[in-house]
Amino acid sequence: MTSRPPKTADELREAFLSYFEGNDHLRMPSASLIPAADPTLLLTNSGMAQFKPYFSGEKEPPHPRVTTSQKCFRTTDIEEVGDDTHLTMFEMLGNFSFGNYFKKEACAWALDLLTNRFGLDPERLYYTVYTTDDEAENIWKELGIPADRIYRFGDEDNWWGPAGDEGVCGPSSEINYYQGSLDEVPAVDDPVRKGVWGPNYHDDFVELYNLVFTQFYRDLDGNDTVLPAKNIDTGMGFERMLAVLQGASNVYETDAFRPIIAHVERLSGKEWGQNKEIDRSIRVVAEHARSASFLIGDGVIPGNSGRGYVLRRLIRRGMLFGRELGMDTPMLSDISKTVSEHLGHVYPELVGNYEFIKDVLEQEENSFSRTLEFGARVLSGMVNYRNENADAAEQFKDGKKLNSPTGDDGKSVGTRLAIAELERLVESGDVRAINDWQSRVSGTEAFVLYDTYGYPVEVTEEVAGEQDLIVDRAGFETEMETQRERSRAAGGFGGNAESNRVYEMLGVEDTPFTGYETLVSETSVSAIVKNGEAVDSANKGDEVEIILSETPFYAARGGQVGDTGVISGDGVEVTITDTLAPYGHVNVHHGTITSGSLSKDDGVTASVDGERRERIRRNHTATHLVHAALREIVGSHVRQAGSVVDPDRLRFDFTNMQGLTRDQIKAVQDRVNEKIRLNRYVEVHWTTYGEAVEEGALAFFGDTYDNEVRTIKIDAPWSYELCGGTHMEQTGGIGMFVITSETGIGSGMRRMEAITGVASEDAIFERFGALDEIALKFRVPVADAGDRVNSLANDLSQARKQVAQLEEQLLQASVGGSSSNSSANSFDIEISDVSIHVEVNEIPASNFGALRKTGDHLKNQIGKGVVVLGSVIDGKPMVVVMATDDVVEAGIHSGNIAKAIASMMGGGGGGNPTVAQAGGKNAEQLPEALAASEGIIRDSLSGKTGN
RNA sequence: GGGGCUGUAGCUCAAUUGGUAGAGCGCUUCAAUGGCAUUGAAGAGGUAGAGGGUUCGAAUCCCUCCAGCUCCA
Repeated sequence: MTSRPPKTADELREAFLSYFEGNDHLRMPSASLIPAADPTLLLTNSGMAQFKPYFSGEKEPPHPRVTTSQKCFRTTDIEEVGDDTHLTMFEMLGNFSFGNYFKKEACAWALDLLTNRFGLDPERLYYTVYTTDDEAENIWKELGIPADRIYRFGDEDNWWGPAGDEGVCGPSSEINYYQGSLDEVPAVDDPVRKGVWGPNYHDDFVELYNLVFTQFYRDLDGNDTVLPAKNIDTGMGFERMLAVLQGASNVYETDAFRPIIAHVERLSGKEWGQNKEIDRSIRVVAEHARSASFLIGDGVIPGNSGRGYVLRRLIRRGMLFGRELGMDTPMLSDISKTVSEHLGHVYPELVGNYEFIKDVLEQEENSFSRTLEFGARVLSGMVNYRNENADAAEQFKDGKKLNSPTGDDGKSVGTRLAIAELERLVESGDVRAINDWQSRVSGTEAFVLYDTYGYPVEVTEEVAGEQDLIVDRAGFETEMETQRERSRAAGGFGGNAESNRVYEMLGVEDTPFTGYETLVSETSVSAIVKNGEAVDSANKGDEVEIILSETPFYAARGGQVGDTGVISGDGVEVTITDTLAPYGHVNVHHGTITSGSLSKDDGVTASVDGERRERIRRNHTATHLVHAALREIVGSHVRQAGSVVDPDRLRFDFTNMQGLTRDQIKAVQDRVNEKIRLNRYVEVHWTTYGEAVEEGALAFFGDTYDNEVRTIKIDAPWSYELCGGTHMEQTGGIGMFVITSETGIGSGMRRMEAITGVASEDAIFERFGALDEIALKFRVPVADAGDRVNSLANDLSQARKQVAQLEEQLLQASVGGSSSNSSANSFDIEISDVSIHVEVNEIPASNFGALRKTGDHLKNQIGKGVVVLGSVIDGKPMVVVMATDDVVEAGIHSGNIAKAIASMMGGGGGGNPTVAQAGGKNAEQLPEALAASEGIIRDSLSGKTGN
């Protein structure tokens, strides 16, 4: 064992962990950045996050003393990244005690580690304790720390927890490192030590090691009671410590970052350390590439909510700073290689999922490039309109309508936005703003660019600046703030507390579940809830929620739907339609009393619908096989993102960038069926969460797990998952497994649906039947049915075309010039030496297209004049009016004629001067309306020529 | 969870704002010419994301749902 102080990142990590290992701590691996079993937490943000259940006593820890190096993520600091201290992703070294050692040991080891092992100068260490924590201060003094090195702080700095309204909490003591010159340390009695110089006051101090003494439990009323088992929770910022050990001024100068920085330098051609602005950009690119790689390595995919959104912001911010360095091609994906090589030996997921990390980054970078491109076009639309229409404001004021383009291309969108903005300004009458319009992109415009099209305001400023336009940044921020308030008002996480209040008030305990072993239980009624209120009894016809003292009914959880069945007793029967667990592990049976009445404490028999349960079991076990097969065939980055298991089918959502190929789908189906044929035992075990995960069991993030977890193994380690659901005893019972669909449900998310057992047997029988029926109908072998259907469809569409053509020909012939076989009315109207020929006719067209085409034909035939054709189509009168160009010049307006004709049929009509149409409600009125058209046309003309 | 934008041919996008859907590229066939390819002609391809409503008539107006993009929590 080396006693030389650690210098490199690897040495530091190892030195810390082995130091505590030497003091009987169990070294545990870092938990995923996606917090398992903690839906309140977006991302793992501290070393103790994975140990919360141990601190609260909910779970039994594998060892009372534990030490870890934990990857952590803090979303609040994203915008700060690039300065000397803030990182989004960092490693946290920690030692933990679960009701074992306490303050004394924690402080002693901390001091020993920092001074003796890490070789820090004791003269540079300063200590803080909670304002009332005499115990901690005395411990430090006993360890030889002079009183003037110990500072006291309040809740803000030296008190931790509880995480929510209640929970474990306690004071902390922090060890700070003084980075200034030892010659400049003020005298012990110097007043600057009160509030100016010292830890938390002055920039020369950096917090290295935080020791939290969780010794209280705070209840909802704010009272602290001393915990029977006091805990220690510590955290040492890895990168920060490293900087101190290496005498670096900031984390980017340490070997935790240097290789990544070098990669950025290589890609951008910019040199580190030459220019402050450039350094900042290099830092951001390096930091974000690193943290994004970690997030993706743990299965996060860019999205527009939750952790996916955090990742997206990270990637986009990284790209923006990359642009500052002159890089406009995907670079984060490239840098991820260095991250993987550099940190893969500590965090193997960076190596195992490297291809996936790279793909995800590349895709997101390309996607953001497209967003930027479109945004740039919108902005150029805004700017160009200003440049090309200097007089737009004057024109609009004069009542001229500004010509806004339609179309969804970026430039048209931008032009429209610019015009809308100008109109708003003119209407508001703000003279100064109108004058500024030409040289200023408004806050609203910048906000729309950002909010709707994802174009960052910084880029807007930069691009607009090149054209000598400024951006109203204050206006932009105002818009952002109102948007934030709106979102906040709509409420964030969680929030089903109210509806669960009734169960909480009942004070019922978790319902023991007998459903793994049996489908029928003799039990008793512990509570009845009707219309959201607890009642003592309920009668026939009542819809009730029933809680039993124990139950074989599985409550919906982890994707598996709740059981249905019957609860019966002395003269009473309740049909149960669903079982839910809205509060802890209290199984609530939802149902209707079909006979008799039910009272609290009644003895009852609870019987699950066994056939349905059997179907659910098949699908659930098959779901595990699908998961394992997907990971085997598609890749280990495949992660369950949700699932539904009901009697009819199973649905499995998983992370994957591309759709599966037909071959892959076939391979998954084959693999699952193979495991079914092999008739493997489904092994069920109870163990602790930590142990199971350590052994490689897959946990579904977002679900909560208890101290004791149930594991399901099939051909382990091929399939090994944590799962509380009901399963087959052997895979053979699943029967035939058939994948029915595989579709995308969002970027990076796929959904597979499949059926098993009876459902697939039924489906196959149905498919065969349907095919047989088709084949029989066409008198061909089943194999030829597809071709036969194709050719029939072709024939049919051709025949339809022919029919349409024939109809047109017939109609055209019927209106043919001299033929007098129809109700044609052909005449000339002469008004002031103009003669206009008019053809009015009713024809038997079957659809509107035929009527129009016939009109076109007749119009061409007469060469000059007006055509009015009517027809009853689907029981309604329809009329087309068409005029040749020359008569339009003479004053004919088809639209007006159509309107007038329509008014005689109780309908409406309209169109342009050359072509118009009219429709009505009563077919009988058509001849009348057509007959009136002569007068209508005459009137319309005399009106024109009259003036 | 809340807001904004979008959904038209295989792709990129139009349509005098309510009058019955078109262009370019791509595709098929034919012809000419020839390194990769080019030119000409003809043709196929649309339940307008889905479903309701208003109207004589809806791609267009209203409502619901779905999907994509985007911002916020």
